[in-house]
Amino acid sequence: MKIGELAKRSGMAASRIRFYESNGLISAVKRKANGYREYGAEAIYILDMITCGQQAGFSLEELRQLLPKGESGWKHGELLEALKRKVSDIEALEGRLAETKQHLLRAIAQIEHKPSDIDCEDNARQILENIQIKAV
Amino acid sequence: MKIGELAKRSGMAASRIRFYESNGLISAVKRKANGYREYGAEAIYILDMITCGQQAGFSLEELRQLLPKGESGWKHGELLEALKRKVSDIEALEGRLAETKQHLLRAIAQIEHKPSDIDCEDNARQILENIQIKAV
DNA sequence: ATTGACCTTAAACTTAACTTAAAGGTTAAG
DNA sequence: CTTAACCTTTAAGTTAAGTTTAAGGTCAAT
Repeated sequence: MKIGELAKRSGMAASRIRFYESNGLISAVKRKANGYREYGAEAIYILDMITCGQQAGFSLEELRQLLPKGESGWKHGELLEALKRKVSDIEALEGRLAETKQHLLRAIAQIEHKPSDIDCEDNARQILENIQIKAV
Repeated sequence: MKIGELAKRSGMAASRIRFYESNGLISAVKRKANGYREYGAEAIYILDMITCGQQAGFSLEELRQLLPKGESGWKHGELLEALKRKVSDIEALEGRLAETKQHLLRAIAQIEHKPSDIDCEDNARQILENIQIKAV
């Protein structure tokens, strides 16, 4: 499979795949006689791992540490720890998100319960203060 | 209050406050005879609004549309709609996050239940496939 | 009157994660 | 045989959200 097909199948731009290779996220692949990159079907899994990892909040730098590079296989211990750390991160984020949502809902309620007959300017600061989402 | 004090009180770098002013997020403020910016106490609320909005997932571009600029007060309707949209965004994010977490937990379980006696290379793809977090 | 802590502006730099451009080689079709 | 659709590389551009730098004005104290 040439890079164009891998791009189509993975939903990634070819430039992005080359970018990942040049940045060490994926190992350099075999070339045909003409210099074209030739990928096997498993390449799609690696690329999917990257997008999945990104969705889970891993940066490319983090993924570079975790993805199996060339001959060296997975590092179980490290991978496991990273996954567990990421679960903690997600839990923290869930908490923050829930709080933020409550503040937004309270702000909405406040705006909806004071119809247009109030003086906007005078009450701006009050809404302002209530809309605030305290740093977590 | 000069910009340095506002910076300290708001926890923002002075450069950041100037940046917000030059980018139209906050309206230009009065100057003293020497050209120094002079802020009133309410400035802190506006800055807090910005950090709060950012925490809630608003980009500066979005905040620029929503924050009261100069004489014009708040636009209730628009603000309300934006807040509601943001709540929807948060709910969608919550769902995605929960899913991601499940996938991570499953991946962790799988790794923990196959101890080191298995052949990493042979099973890499299997783990790989199971770790995948489907795009939402 | 000079040091140090402030303030001013404009412009350049930073980081992440890519994309786009420039310049050129390869291949399949008509 | 030429044209279009691929592929290659290196380098430069993009976006967001600031920060840093350079060059200079101001102010309070010594």
